[in-house]
Amino acid sequence: MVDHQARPGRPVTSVDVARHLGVSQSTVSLALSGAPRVSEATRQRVLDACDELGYRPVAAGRRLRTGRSNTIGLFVPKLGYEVFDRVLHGVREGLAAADDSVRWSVLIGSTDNDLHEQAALTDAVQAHDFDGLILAAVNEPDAGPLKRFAGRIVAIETAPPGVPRRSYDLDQAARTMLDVLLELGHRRIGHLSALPDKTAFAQQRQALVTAIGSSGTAGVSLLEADAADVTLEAGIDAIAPMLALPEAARPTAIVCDDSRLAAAVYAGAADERLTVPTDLSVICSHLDDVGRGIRPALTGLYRPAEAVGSLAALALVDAINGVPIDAEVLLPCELVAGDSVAPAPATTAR
Amino acid sequence: MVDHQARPGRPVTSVDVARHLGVSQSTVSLALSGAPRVSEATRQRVLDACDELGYRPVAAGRRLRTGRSNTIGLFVPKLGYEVFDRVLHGVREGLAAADDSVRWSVLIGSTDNDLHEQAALTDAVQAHDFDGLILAAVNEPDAGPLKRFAGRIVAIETAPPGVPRRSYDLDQAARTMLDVLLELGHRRIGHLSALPDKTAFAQQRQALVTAIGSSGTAGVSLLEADAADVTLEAGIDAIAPMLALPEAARPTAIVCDDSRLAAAVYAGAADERLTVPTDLSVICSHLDDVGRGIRPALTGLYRPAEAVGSLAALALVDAINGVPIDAEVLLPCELVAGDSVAPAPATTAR
DNA sequence: CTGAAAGCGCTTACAG
DNA sequence: CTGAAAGCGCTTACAG
Repeated sequence: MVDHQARPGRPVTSVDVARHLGVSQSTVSLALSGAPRVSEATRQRVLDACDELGYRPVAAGRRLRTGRSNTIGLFVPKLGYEVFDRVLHGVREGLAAADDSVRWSVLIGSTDNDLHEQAALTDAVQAHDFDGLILAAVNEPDAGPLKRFAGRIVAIETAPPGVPRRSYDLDQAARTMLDVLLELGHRRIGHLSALPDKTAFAQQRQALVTAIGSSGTAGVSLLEADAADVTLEAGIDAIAPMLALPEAARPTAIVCDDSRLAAAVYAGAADERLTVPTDLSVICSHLDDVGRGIRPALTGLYRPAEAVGSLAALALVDAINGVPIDAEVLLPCELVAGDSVAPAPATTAR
Repeated sequence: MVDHQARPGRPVTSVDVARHLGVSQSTVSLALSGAPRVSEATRQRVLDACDELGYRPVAAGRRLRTGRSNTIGLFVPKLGYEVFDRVLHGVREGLAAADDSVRWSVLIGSTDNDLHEQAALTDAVQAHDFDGLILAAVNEPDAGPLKRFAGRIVAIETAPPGVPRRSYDLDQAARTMLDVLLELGHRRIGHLSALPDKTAFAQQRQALVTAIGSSGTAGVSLLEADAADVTLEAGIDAIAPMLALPEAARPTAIVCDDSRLAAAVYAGAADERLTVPTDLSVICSHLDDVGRGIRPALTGLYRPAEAVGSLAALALVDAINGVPIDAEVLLPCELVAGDSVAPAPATTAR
């Protein structure tokens, strides 16, 4: 008797529910919002009728009226990285903890890390009325499509000018890795990064250079290699020439900016019959599930992704509510000791 | 002079643009939609004014009027898996290829693979008026919140009853893996899976049992182990007891339902001083970046995720447009030969 | 070629 | 405690 499968053309609306019960449409709306003015009996009848008719509020109606969607957008350059899942968990926690009485939901947009990055972001932002945006490692978004979000954006990792930021302390990460290597006697250090035009990677490169400059240790040389993509395959291609260098020129340790790149160094080392860590130390600035899967256990830094996500969410809710927020908060990364670093071969040889 | 930072309370609307130009609001709207009735000169003035004032259409307005958001939701149980990134790419391709003249955008929802799965899905679906939904490996969604999407859902991997499905042929995958192992003389086979209550994994378990039953080879024994989560750590915990069995009872080969679990078997084998593949063969039903990173190179099946995503998107667009679609299409997985399988030790020993 | 107007489904003052 | 009405910003017939 009741049509559960409302045809797409005409959804069940609050007017349908009202008519079904012989009450006014406003009563239905107020009952659902839990307003105190409607009697408990009426509220119950309304809830039952909604159930029976399969009523679901059309979000666009509320959005248009209130100007709020109670949804925030989390934009990432690519799905498939553990770190973004951890960020999302943090964001959810932050949203739940926000003293704000709204039940937020999060929708994710992937900018796809390619030429269409801008288009993907723009489309998704256009198509949906987010109350605010969190950009995680999204490369330098052009202000255009984001203009309407001025004051309602928080960025993680890279931030466009003027956008508040909650991120990892990459300088501390670089110093930590360098200290480990210098302590073990490494002086010829390789650096395998990727996507040189991406700000997120450019930052790490800069951090390592800075760390070397301010280390106070002389005679440290840095060899750079950039993978065309953040994949095992591209990493192997990029690191192979460096590992094929004669022993006297070859780095004794490689700093990797992604776990996939560390796996690539392991594979490349095996190809050259080099043993990790005795012939070659490997350290990674960004440990994740890929890095945890390889053996010997990878030494590296673990990002406080949940905490950063949570801080970003709390800041965003404040920003949305007009509460002033700090421009930048950086959280330190934790060193996880594995078995992928050892004293530099030259040092032990003498 | 122009206020680019529209305060959140009051966005720039088409009325503002119209007023600015001294034209009607409908002219602005029609100019933007590219209707032929507005003159080229007027259209240009409108576009310039929109730029100048920073006008961005409020999506809720259009949605309310047209009933369409031109957005589809892709729901996944968890971020951080390469396969979902590949599915997303396929979905985008399919959407672009749909003969449909609408510029679709995709927003992703993560159901978070936990107790709140349902809540997360519901929230996101409620908060946004998607025109349709693709559910990728989302566990048995209760029909409740999804009712309004009847006829506008396509599922990947697991599908609730009555929901059309585009997926991987897991039976073919199980048969292929089993054939490889039987051919090499393996008869005691272990199976490392995870999350036994998740349909996506239950399917793979069933497929393997079926494949053994119909293989025509007698004397095949199957030992099951289930990890509490799809992580290296949980995998090691789950497989350790099996690998600690006396040699006569220990499986000579392990089938893994995820690359993280295969990495766990590698780690567990190393703990027991077992060499892969001479002492223990490992094969994986789902190769991804984690699996590609470990050595010896993992033998396993590669899912046609892009193709499945694309089929799902095309089917969904048809469904949205009222075109009838097939209930189920399954695509075969490709066997990728690595170095992780070898003849069963017992066979070579005699 | 352009304008005035209706209406999508909500929330929320405003009357009773 | 409840109803009638306005209005959020769009798109799209309907007039001119």
